[in-house]
Amino acid sequence: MNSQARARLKRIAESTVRRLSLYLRFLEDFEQRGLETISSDELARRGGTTSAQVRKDLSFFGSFGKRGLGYSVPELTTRIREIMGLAQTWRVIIVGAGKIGAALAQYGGFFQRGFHITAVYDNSPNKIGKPWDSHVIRDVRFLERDTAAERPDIAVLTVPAEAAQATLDRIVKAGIKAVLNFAPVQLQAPPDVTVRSVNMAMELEGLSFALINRDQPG
Amino acid sequence: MNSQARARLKRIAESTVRRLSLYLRFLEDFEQRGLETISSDELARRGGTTSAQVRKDLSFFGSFGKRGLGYSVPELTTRIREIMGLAQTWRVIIVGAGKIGAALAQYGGFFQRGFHITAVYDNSPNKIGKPWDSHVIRDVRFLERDTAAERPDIAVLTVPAEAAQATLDRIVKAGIKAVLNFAPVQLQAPPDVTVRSVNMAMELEGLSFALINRDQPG
DNA sequence: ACATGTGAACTGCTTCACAGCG
DNA sequence: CGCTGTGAAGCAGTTCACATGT
Repeated sequence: MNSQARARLKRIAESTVRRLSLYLRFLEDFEQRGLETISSDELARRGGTTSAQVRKDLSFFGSFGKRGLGYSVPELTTRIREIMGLAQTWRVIIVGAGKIGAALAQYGGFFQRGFHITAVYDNSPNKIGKPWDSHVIRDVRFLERDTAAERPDIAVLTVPAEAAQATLDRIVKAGIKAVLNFAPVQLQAPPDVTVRSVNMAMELEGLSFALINRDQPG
Repeated sequence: MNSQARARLKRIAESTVRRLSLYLRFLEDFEQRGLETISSDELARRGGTTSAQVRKDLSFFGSFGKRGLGYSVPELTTRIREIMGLAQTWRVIIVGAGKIGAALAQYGGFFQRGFHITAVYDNSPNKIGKPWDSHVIRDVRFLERDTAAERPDIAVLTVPAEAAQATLDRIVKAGIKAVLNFAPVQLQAPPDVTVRSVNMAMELEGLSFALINRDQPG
């Protein structure tokens, strides 16, 4: 049974997908260091999980290992890339050419693995037409027109909070099915559009909660 | 039973904590609009969850509502702030004065709610001594000395991936118990230190997975 | 002998449904 | 009567443990 067929059998948990990302990162590290095989136990140790978890995660997509031996590093790398959709290149647009967008573009080889920025938009006359990381910032008015022609796959939303929902609505209407949101608001989107949010304020609040709920000495 | 005592009874799920953050954001919005009371149903609708989930989340910390009526907006806001540890101010240091750190500081009133930046560090001679958002960038050599004196509560780690683990080790050794990591690596920390990671590459990969696993037409 | 692959058991989060109370 | 608060039921994700294959 091939991995794509298997994947469609049952909904894959988000936690599984996150761990696959993690394993992939380790595998690339191992690959670079010339390692030939790797065990579920080793992957687990690095990822802070258990070997059973690693094997279960992979089992949703097929059987990639050799009993008594482990997994071939290059093979498993390739398989996970395929599973995650990283064997192809995705066209990404950035909407909102502020500081976050800028940080993004230079973030640790961020857009290496199959993500290619095809356009950057803003609505500020001060920014439109200016160069931006080998692109020229476009007027966001042209979002719909450009999208029809260039068919980007993913939109990264880095506009101010107040504008986020309205901008998302336009992105959705234009037919883009995946959005990475950096605005600190909860967005509403139809079920066929996947929205992932990175909300730094929420992460900090999680730390705050952890700090006051640690077991005080005494 | 007061909320802090109750909270310590049982470990609170991370998902619950995330939703509390979300509810708080909605409550602040309602408060600003002058609303007096709010039902679990309304909070659920805005947060994309169910009213039972909202009530269960709150029930871990006490009973804050009035039957037949709902929750007092100002009261519930205050209670959640207390629960989350946002009634106090946390001292935050930023380690790594690159683009991400800069984006962070201006990110939608990011450091309003109880988070106060007390120092910014870098190791680059080009940056040390330069002004940075009402601070002067300090030499990271002084991290330990400063921490002993100024006792920051949270460290935001925005150094390059290669330096992240070593820098975290220093932060941990200096006695800081909460870290928000932006480097795209899996970090190892002792169990009494809470590390939350924001990994944008991983989020993008999640979108990639969602895109190739959508039910194709035909 | 050793590490995978996987049903079965378990744990814990979510949803249900209704008693309790304003 | 309406909405909360909460045991109980349901479900999903994790862990266990062992049969399986090399």
